[in-house]
Amino acid sequence: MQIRSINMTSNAVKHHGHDHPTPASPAVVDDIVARLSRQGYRDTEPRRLVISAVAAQGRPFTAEELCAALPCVGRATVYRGLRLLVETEQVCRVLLEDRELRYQLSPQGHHHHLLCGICGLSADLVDCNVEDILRAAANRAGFRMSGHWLEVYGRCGDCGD
Amino acid sequence: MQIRSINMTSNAVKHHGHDHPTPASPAVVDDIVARLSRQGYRDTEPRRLVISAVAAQGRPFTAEELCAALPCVGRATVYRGLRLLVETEQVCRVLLEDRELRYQLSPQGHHHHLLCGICGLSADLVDCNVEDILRAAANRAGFRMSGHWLEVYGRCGDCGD
DNA sequence: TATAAAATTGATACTGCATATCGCTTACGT
DNA sequence: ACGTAAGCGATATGCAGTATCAATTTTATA
Repeated sequence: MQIRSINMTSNAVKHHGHDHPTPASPAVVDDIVARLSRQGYRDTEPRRLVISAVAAQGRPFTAEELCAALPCVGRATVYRGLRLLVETEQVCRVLLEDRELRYQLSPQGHHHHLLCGICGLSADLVDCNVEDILRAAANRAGFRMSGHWLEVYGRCGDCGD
Repeated sequence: MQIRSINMTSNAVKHHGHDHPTPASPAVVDDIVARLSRQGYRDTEPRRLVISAVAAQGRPFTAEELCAALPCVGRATVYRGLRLLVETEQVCRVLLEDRELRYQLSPQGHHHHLLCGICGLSADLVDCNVEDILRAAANRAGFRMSGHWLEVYGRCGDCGD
């Protein structure tokens, strides 16, 4: 999977942008499996298949798409594997404008998504500089902020304007 | 329903904060029904019941809670009524941290929610001053932003810290 | 006020996504 | 190699929301 990492002014951006699944590099899969191992999760064939399929996706995918891509792995196993990856923060959830839930490999740490409504491309906004503004706004309303959820919708460069 | 409107520095805040449903004022219901009429939707008894129940909620509620509060109205009708109110932007969706979908009477125009994870209280952030920041960040990533979804989670003043 | 067309209702069936169950299999520390 | 606990997967179940469709109600018009 090709990943472009572009740093501009104050936002690091990583694109998830291939139309079709690309073979996942074994290194990526091994890496994820290793992290799971360290947390006590076993290294199993079906789990590797799920991870590999996840890593092969070029853009945010649905759980059902993953099931379809893995006809040899049981539905329940796919869902469990996906849930595990989300829980261990190696995969993140992406909420589309129509509230469809999708997933994608997650960069380290807190980030948000720029989502193209035309082609489905996703770019990660790694630097979240709205946090302070939100915290201040929350304080003014008598709230203590503990977290936030943000998705940004629009059109990517390729899909024009 | 009692609504406190507090303006602080740069954010207008409106709290949705009663523990239990309060009788909806007929004026509010009439107002909503009138707006629907203007758009060609009929003034029916079940629809008024749904609107009344919505307006009586003190904090974000689920569709199922609304159904439970309206045993005399069919499930489908409750869901349809709620959908209609969302489509006409008189009710807005609220997404909790666990992704549970709730609803509440919507203030006019674009806004976000401050949500207390303890008591479920919701406050509306009517001024959204993150928009420009997000648009700029989107531009730097080659995107043209068309919209965004934001929820802020934390604890309200009453629930302490 | 009567009438008819169209919107609305509600009981029910259905869909889609996700999880629970549970007997069988596999991984892995000993 | 063995035993145990994790993991698997076929299937059942749960649940939220929508589709269906005959019956009812609203509203425009006569």
